[in-house]
Amino acid sequence: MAKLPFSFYQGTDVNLLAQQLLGKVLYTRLGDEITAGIIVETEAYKGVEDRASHAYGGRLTNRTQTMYERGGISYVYLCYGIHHLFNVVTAPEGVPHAVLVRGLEPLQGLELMLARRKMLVLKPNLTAGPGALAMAMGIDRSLNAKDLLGDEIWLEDQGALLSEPEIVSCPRVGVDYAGEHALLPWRYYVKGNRYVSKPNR
DNA sequence: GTGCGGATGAACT
DNA sequence: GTTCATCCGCACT
Repeated sequence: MAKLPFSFYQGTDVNLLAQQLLGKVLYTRLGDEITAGIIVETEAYKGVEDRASHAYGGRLTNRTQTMYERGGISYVYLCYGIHHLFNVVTAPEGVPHAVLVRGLEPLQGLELMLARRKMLVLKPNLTAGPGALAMAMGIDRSLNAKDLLGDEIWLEDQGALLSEPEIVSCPRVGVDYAGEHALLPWRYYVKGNRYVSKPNR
């Protein structure tokens, strides 16, 4: 096991963190059920100054509280009343930066993922897209604010798992309401990977 | 207490 | 391309 160290999550350059998370491995262990996937798509949300962020303008509520805690924990919330979205909280306590994980390449526990998604055969949409991958990994709000160095949900560096991990950046998805901030190229993904949601943007 | 809308995905035409 | 499922969080009264 080579879990990402506490220090990895303390940087304040959330865009750099978002790129560095590509190729890392996300694990969940729920009871005896272990699943894992390689991160291939992320988006950076830059705290108080980012209109697309829940913490824009310093907003502090029961939900956004998690983002203000020190880096190295999870931030999981419900979107559209249906989908759970998983984020990695970064930066020191008081700085609400987070990275949304939008795409995973399955690595371990494929049968479990298929069962959780009620799918019979492997298709890229098993884990392409933030709501889809959360369901496949068994992530819901009970995994909010968990220590990412714990044994329920964590990240590892297993070296170069992707061939030619060319990184592409482009505007973020679904944040049109954020005005000019919607145009910032703060989405990052591995070029050509099948588990990237909406590849042509 | 009430009302509105969302960092989506799937199933349609 | 369009529609809809489905419900919590947030702002406001």
